Amino acid sequence: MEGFLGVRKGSWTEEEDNLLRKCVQKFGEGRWHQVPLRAGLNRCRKSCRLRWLNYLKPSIKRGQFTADEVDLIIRLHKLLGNRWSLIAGRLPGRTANDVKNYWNSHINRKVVSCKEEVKGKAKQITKIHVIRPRPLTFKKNVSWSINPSPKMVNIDVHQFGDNRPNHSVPSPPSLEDEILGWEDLLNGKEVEGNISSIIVAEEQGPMATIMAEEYTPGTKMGNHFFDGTYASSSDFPLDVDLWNF
DNA sequence: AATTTCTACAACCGCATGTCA
DNA sequence: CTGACATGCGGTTGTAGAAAT
Repeated sequence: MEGFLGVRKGSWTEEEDNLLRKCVQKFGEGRWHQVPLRAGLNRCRKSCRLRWLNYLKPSIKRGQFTADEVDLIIRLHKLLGNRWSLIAGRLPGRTANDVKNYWNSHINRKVVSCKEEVKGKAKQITKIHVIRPRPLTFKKNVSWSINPSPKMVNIDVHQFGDNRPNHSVPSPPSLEDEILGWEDLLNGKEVEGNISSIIVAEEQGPMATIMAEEYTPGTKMGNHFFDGTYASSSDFPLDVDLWNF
């Protein structure tokens, strides 16, 4: 299996793995453009990097995800959306690819089936109006976007009539706003409108809770809107107690 | 036993971002 | 400031093995 210019593609052989392992052990991680040459591999740098990061790296934990890990993934996904590398960063030994694959093949499927269940049940009980916050992304030239703290945008909850936060003019969050937002989050506070859906969903297990809240990257906390966007992993507040999220 | 369908996961691809000359 | 290059990320595809028919 050889691609353009004779670069090998497809599954890695034991021999290739050994060459790559030895190369990284000798020269260290990084400088991936030099790895194929140094290791004597007929692979592209991307392929080498991916193989190391997702498979060969000694710190990688293999095997089934534990219940705790799954729970954490669900919570982090609720908070961050499809930011797999950030999520994986909170799960020692797990790679972004692992988490993404697990999400797509396990959790996402359950979510979809649960969603249908909840839909059916909701019809019998009462119509639930779920407010769906939307993720916000701001242009790089918005001055306060360089602030390394989580981005919060004040939202007038009364303007949620059309289910869309009015955020046409993003304003920089004050420190107090940010603190309040996180406190709300940690205290499990939800704005009215979401509460009913959560109560109904709670009766159907944690997965249903997730379902009722809808999987959107944006999460509203109190009267704050958290857009789930961080510039890098270092922007993610590590001291957040996700277990209370 | 043979074939088809499903599942899990490895790998690829394209794009965004960062770095440096 | 800008362009070239390296790196990293997320979405998607490919494929081997398991399960179902």
